[in-house]
Amino acid sequence: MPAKRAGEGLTERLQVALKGRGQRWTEQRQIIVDVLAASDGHATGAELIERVREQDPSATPSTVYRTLDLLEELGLARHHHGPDGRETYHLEETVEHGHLHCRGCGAEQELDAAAAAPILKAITSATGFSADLDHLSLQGLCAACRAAQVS
Amino acid sequence: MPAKRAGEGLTERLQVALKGRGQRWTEQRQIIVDVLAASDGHATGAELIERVREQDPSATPSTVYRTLDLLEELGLARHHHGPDGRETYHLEETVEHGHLHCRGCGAEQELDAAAAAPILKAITSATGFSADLDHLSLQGLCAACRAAQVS
DNA sequence: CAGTCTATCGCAACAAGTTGCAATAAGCAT
DNA sequence: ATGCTTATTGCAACTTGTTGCGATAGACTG
Repeated sequence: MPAKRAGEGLTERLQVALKGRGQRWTEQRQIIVDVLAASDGHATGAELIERVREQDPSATPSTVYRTLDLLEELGLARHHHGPDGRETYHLEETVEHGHLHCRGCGAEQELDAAAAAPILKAITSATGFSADLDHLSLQGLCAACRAAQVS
Repeated sequence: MPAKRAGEGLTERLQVALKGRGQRWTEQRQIIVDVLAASDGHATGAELIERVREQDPSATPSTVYRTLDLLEELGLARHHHGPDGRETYHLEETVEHGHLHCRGCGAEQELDAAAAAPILKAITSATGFSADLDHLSLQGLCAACRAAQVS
């Protein structure tokens, strides 16, 4: 099956946004956006590079990372850091969510906006800080591991 | 002035803990613990390596990182990832705290246990997840930047 | 359509961490 | 003290990500 194309509206939005900034729409950028759209959810930088290379072997890491930075500047993509500090990217289209990494079993849970709302509210009222859900990456023990660890 | 020595109790605790695991206490480990103790608060891996090298130029990155991992296993040190994904280490002795990075002004606030308590509670009740305060690193907008951004 | 301006690309070097392996040396037993 | 076992070290290679720079090529001008 051929590579999935990013939603038409998305590509158009990009083209317009870039032109407005005197920037250019290129084949490579199309590929990178497509790959990102196809790997909805999460993908590390290395994974993205690999997949982009499948479609265009001439692509280099610098190009991919620079494009990802650009997409973030335009507010179209986001990245956050996993518990090991490595980068994970996803399209902004994807529902905003946080991440919970269990240090016991290694599982990763997603945290949707509804579940996060009270947490963000607690953060704001405790600190005056308005946290970005999308960059929220917690580490701790999930309910199951916590139960298993009861002494 | 000579390098600060880590608290005596700390060194002793380490020696005992290591012996119990069939592991060894070495000069380099002493230096690394000292450096970590001297840079209370936070230090990146690269900074630590540099400072350790001042006292022992033969030290290599692998040794430093491996020792840091060991200290974490023993529960004596912790690391977390800054907003750029780079590592930051500190001794566990330091009061447990989280971090808030403001994406507006770049400021970094600390989040002490008291301020964090309601947040952690909110996380637990929303998700069943018991988060590690020490690994909590939020990004968002601080109160000042939020006020400045009101449209 | 040709020329110009400059954003983007590819390359190569660098920075931060990580890992496998051979050599060293710590700690124990004799 | 001497030797033995094996944890630790240093080295070198590798991974992930970043940056500077010359070359390419996209988009606009006339």
